[in-house]
Amino acid sequence: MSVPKIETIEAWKALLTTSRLLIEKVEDSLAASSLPSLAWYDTLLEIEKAGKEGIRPYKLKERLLLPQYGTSRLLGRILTAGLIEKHDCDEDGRGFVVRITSRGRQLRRKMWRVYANALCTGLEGPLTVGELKLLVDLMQKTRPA
Amino acid sequence: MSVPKIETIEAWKALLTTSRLLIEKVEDSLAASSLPSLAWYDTLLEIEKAGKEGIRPYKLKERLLLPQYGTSRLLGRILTAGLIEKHDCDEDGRGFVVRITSRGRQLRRKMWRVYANALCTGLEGPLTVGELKLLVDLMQKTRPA
DNA sequence: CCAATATAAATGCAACTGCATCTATAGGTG
DNA sequence: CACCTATAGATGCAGTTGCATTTATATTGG
Repeated sequence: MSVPKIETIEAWKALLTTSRLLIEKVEDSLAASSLPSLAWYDTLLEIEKAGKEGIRPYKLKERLLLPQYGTSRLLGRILTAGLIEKHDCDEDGRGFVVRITSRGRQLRRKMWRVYANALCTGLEGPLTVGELKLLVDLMQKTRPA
Repeated sequence: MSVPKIETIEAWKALLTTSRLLIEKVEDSLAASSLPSLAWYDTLLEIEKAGKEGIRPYKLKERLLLPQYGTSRLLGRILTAGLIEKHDCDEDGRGFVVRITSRGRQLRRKMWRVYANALCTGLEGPLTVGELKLLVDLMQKTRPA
């Protein structure tokens, strides 16, 4: 069918490799501090941002780009760890709402210190502000439906 | 410790999200044609590039950025599928060499058609050649050790 | 040559993921 | 209301991954 240009292939390889290496770097930093993974961080952050109201799992899965069952089980683990709480939902008897606990907030903050540090050395170090903006622009142009 | 600039955080989010979505898109295309995953493709390609000599698993794991046990098991599965062959290594009794079979070559080519197509719509479509080059440049600057 | 250490690869076990399905409630439509 | 379909969430099972360890061979230093 289609034959990609050499530039396309190079861009794809570069994107794949660098994003994987960066993610690994961040995950390694977290693990080195005996902290949970990026997935937990993202989840805690979204839930924290939802505030007192909490957030429904089906909303969460859209924001986190996770499959439904993945979200269900991830929330289960985070719940077991005491970082969030589940509350029955008044408007919808099928579902519920999750809220962050103070332990959750605390852990998220702790993770952020490590995470932020990794981002500084991994992204902010090698790139200028202009390049960072350029990257955002390219990524947004590329984002599929 | 360090406080990332807003641009850093945005760039990180954009990079994470877009790369995930693109990978998903490619994986979905492959799955929709009942073909194996990207990991298999990359592995087959590396092994095919190694040619008649074949390649040692420990080399492969470096190129594929996979952990040792992951490589070991992935090769096991690909072997079972008859896409590669294992040959004892003369110079090193601990290890062996893998070579692609003709079925392997055939499957890789088939996968490439689908893969290439996804790259064309996913990357080449939204970006110009100049932007693709820019992306390579940014990714290379960013690549961690 | 031997002992100590390093490297290649495999594997047992527990945790995690994907797929398909299941349960329960919600929201229509006649 | 009775029925049909759609959506929220959970879960059984098989396959995969991660971690730690094991096995086997290679390499180095005495």
